[in-house]
Amino acid sequence: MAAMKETITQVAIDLFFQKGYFATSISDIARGCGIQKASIYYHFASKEALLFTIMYSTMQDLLTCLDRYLARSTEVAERMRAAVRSHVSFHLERQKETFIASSELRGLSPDHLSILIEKRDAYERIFQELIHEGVAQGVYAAGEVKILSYAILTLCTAGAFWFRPDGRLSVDAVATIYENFVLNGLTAGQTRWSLAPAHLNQRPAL
Amino acid sequence: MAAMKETITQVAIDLFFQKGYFATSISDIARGCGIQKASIYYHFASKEALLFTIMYSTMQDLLTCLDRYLARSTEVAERMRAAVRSHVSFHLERQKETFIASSELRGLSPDHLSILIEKRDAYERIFQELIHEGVAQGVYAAGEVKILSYAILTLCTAGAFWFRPDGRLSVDAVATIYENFVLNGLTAGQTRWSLAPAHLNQRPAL
DNA sequence: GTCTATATTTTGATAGAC
DNA sequence: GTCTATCAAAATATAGAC
Repeated sequence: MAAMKETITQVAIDLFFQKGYFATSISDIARGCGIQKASIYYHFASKEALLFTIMYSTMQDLLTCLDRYLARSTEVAERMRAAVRSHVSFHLERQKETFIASSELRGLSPDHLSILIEKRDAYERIFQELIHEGVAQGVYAAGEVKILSYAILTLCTAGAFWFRPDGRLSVDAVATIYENFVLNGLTAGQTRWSLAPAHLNQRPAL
Repeated sequence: MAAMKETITQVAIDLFFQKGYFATSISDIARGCGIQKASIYYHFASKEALLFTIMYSTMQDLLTCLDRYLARSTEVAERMRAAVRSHVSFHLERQKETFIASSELRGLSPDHLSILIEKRDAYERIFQELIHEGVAQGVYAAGEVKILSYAILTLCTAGAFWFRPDGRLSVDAVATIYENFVLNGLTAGQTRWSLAPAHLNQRPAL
């Protein structure tokens, strides 16, 4: 890819993350690149096209990342763990892009939006199938598969909202905490202990 | 409060939720109210003041709601359960406002922003103290208190992003699922079972 | 590929009549 | 309290020189 096109993309990612898509102007981006705003239009047809490019390639990479993690195992609990780790670590490592991808959908044109939604749904379906499989095998308690998948995904996605790359905790440390939080939440199921069937009530006495 | 001021607020909430703060113009809001845009400025000093009013009163109500829920119990596990339920149900019941409050902070002036941040931190601290207390009493496994509090709060906050009031599940149903997901995640702690101390490893055989 | 210059719209906000 | 009229600034995007 041409050097300037890449520069524009990176500057846009920084600004969209910092100020938001609508609050960022083409002038802002041009200033960040050290060029005139008209020059942006040589590389991108519109501001919206620039946003779409960023969001689409992020989504693409997210799917590729998940596929790689999942290829490592065939056992459902391990696959779920791998899926969660893939999701969390990708969101923390590429915080700016994933933040944009999950918060600026309203900036897209209808056509571009539906392309993204389609990809996002395919991604979510992988998690939902993992939960379903786990429930079928008795690894997880039965429950609202979609709600749980949203819970898992939004929980981890939200990591991109507060995570500080220069903070006390590494990506790996946070990923591990989340991984276990999610896996425990899933395994224990969603019944309140005191109301659950007896065989689910054997909690370790702490 | 004067009727029109309330109308403007409600229309603004609808539009900010639907299109976002920056993508919504004063003209849009005026059109929704059936008045001229200049009339908005009789009720609010600026567009930003309107945003702040919405966010501040939402935050205020959120704190009041939590206080009421917490007043019901003194036992730490019950208090945490109540806190999660308060947080989730408030976010689902007042979806639009909480969505705005958690996604449009960048629209505020520095002064207004710091007021909101202060309130948000106070709110988060209540959860962190509950976790801390639970850990001290041995109810929860020791862990990263702040990370866990963020996990709990952002998980539930994210509910406001996908929840459909006219959907299959009621606020109560979702609140219960989340409540148990979070409580289990906390109780089980954040150590991987296979690596955890033996007394934490007695999982119910499913 | 990047520039200068500009067209066109729209924005948030104000002034002053009623 | 709401209106009409208007300001000044900023937005996205285009045309055409170099």
